[in-house]
Amino acid sequence: MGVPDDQLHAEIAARLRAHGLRVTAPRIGVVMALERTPHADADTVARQVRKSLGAVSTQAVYDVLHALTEARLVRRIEPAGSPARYETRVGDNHHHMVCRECGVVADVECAGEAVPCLNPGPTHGFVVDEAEVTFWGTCARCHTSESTETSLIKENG
Amino acid sequence: MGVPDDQLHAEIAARLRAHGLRVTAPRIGVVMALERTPHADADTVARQVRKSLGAVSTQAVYDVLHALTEARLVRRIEPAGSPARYETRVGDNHHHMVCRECGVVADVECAGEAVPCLNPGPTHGFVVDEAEVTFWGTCARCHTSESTETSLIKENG
DNA sequence: CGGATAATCTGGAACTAGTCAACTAAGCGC
DNA sequence: GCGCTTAGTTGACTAGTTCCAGATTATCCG
Repeated sequence: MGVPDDQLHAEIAARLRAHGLRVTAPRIGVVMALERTPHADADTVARQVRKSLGAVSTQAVYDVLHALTEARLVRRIEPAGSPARYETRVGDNHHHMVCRECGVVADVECAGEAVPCLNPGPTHGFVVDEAEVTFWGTCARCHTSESTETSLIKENG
Repeated sequence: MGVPDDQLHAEIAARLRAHGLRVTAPRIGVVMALERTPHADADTVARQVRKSLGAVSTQAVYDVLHALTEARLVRRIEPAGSPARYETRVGDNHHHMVCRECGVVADVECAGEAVPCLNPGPTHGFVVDEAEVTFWGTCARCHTSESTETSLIKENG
């Protein structure tokens, strides 16, 4: 929020290098877009990147997102019914709340202390390495406008 | 497993009627397919239905699945990276384990007692009505063949 | 600094899951 | 059985994403 662009730029470049990735304009752009707009989908990212860099191919965006995901620099989430979304918050096990009306995604700190959800009980031989929790419901905005009815056409990101 | 086809057939017909749905061959077929193959995707369902009924349009299958989901007769799950899957187990809050390798889905009883994960903490105004938990990992089969089958290079996690 | 090398990027085509719309066929209450 | 209403058929179409082949470009290493 308060970080100037070129400082962020340098910081991201360092992050890329730290993960063994080459530093390229699209990559910086993609990460910057995600820093600014968490939970953005590929298309939103592409548009944001183009706004700051000019022409960038869709494939480049997908490719970068894929590379970043592989490198664990971004995390890919895919709530049912919406295209894949990406976020730069990695390494902590936070979860997500998704609005059924408008699809907006919000982070939730794993309320419980010791990852209570990570123990699936009898695993039928599965080796579990991650527990993903998605809370479904209605966001404040939609919940309100639902009572008031009509209007709303989603603007939140 | 032990239930003969026409008994299942009748039982499903009753279930459909109980939910105010007309009884049609494709609908019976779809539910039967899901009883036999839980967590099947639309395509798998379509193929199974066609095997027993002959020609059934893809659209019909989607339509039926949609109707059944609406009527809460089946539940739709959508693990990231795979097409939508359906199951007839509804009404209990079990969760799923998904294999990263082969995509197979297994049911998990909600191990915890009082749905520990259902409390997202500060909800930012969200009204949560469902918590969906997905455990990601490697199924027994893939886990075994991974160690045995050598080759598989990737190791970094 | 100046290649050599391999990773990236481009543009377009293709593929999969799923939707829409207009029409026909079938279920079921009378 | 009759006919209203809901289902199913067909076929074109969209969104999201991936694949392919060739042009670019960042890094490595001397």
